[in-house]
Amino acid sequence: MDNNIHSKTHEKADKDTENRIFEAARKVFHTKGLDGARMQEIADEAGINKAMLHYYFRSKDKLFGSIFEEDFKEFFKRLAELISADLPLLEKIEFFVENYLELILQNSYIPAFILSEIHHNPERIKNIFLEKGIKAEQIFMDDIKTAISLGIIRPIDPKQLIVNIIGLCIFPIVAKPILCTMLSFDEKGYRNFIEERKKEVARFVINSIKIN
Amino acid sequence: MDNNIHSKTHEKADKDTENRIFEAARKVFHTKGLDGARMQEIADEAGINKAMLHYYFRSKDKLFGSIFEEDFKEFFKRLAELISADLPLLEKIEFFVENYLELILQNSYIPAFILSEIHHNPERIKNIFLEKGIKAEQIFMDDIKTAISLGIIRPIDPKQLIVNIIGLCIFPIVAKPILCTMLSFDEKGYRNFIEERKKEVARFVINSIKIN
DNA sequence: GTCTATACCGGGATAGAC
DNA sequence: GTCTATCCCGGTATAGAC
Repeated sequence: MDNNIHSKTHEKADKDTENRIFEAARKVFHTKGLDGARMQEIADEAGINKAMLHYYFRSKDKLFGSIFEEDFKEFFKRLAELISADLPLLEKIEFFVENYLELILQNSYIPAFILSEIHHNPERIKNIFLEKGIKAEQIFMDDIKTAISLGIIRPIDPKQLIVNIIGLCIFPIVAKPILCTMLSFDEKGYRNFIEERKKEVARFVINSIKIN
Repeated sequence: MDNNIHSKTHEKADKDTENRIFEAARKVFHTKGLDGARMQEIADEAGINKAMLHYYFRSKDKLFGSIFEEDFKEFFKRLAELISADLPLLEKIEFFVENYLELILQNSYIPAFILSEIHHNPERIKNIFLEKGIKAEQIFMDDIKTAISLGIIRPIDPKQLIVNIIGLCIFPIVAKPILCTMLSFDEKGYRNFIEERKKEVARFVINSIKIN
């Protein structure tokens, strides 16, 4: 029982340390990227030393991989939830845009992080997809096809429409520094701009595809 | 005169070597990023040795900076050219989308490169902007305002519209690996998808803003 | 201007005591 | 599980011969 207690205590400590490392690593990787991040910085951030990093995760790449995978899955899980809402297409688009924009605004480093690292190592993504098929977009595609055949929206390639909607949401978030410089936004102006986009993007899309 | 000839010869060799380094570095930085790139790899790619890199450019960061600045300026120069075309707004949008999409498709690493590095060092961008004001978007904004007041298009915040158009073009390029995985594109399917977008995006935008 | 050799440093990873 | 000390590799940068 002594053993039991100890092991429980240790388990708790383990989990705790592991989580601390995980969150510290996430923070550092998000801002510095895989190559830019330093194991020392992660250790400092977590309040432990470098050796522990290798004790819990075998290598820098493994640690990064775990975080990337979790972020990626979480991101698409949320996306899937929004996309699966039980609403008629046009309302669903409004619902999706508003919530998706807020989601990525609150977690703006994640899309930037994914886009940035994808480019350096495209394989990582394929593996995650292969391992756990993510087919939320199929639902959306079906909705679109139905709406077209019902004459609610004009004919349009569902893939193009989906890419349009997602691009309209993600681009202004990942390109924030450029937008702020080019359009002379301060932090408040930018926030305001995105706030207005929640309505504007839906209006823009629906205006383009709605019949009559 | 001997001197002259020699110096000319040297100048030419200099320029040549400098350019070789520049192009090699560009290639490596584009694929690996600032932190991921190795000076050795750049030297190999250029067919010279590491010491020469430091002879021509003092440090890795300086070398990177030169390339980033040139890419960035070139990219916005082209954008400015397209945006300044002397056409009525709706035709200009068609013209812009078709050519901009082709431009970034041909140089797809550049937007990805810029977005990725911006995130790690936002200051670099501000400095480039400060040094050389790039105000092409102002022309576009004026066009839009005029079209609205003439009743050609519905009222819309010009900034939102510009961000919409650019986002619709850039997103599918920088997110290529994700799109290919999610939408099951091979290289040819992807190329085809973008080709169709050249017409689709313009149609999508114009449909949304045109009056009657 | 170009090369070789080398100094120097920092980072990832491991060994071993506690 | 946690720490300290250390190995080792590879990268940036420089010195110096040609």
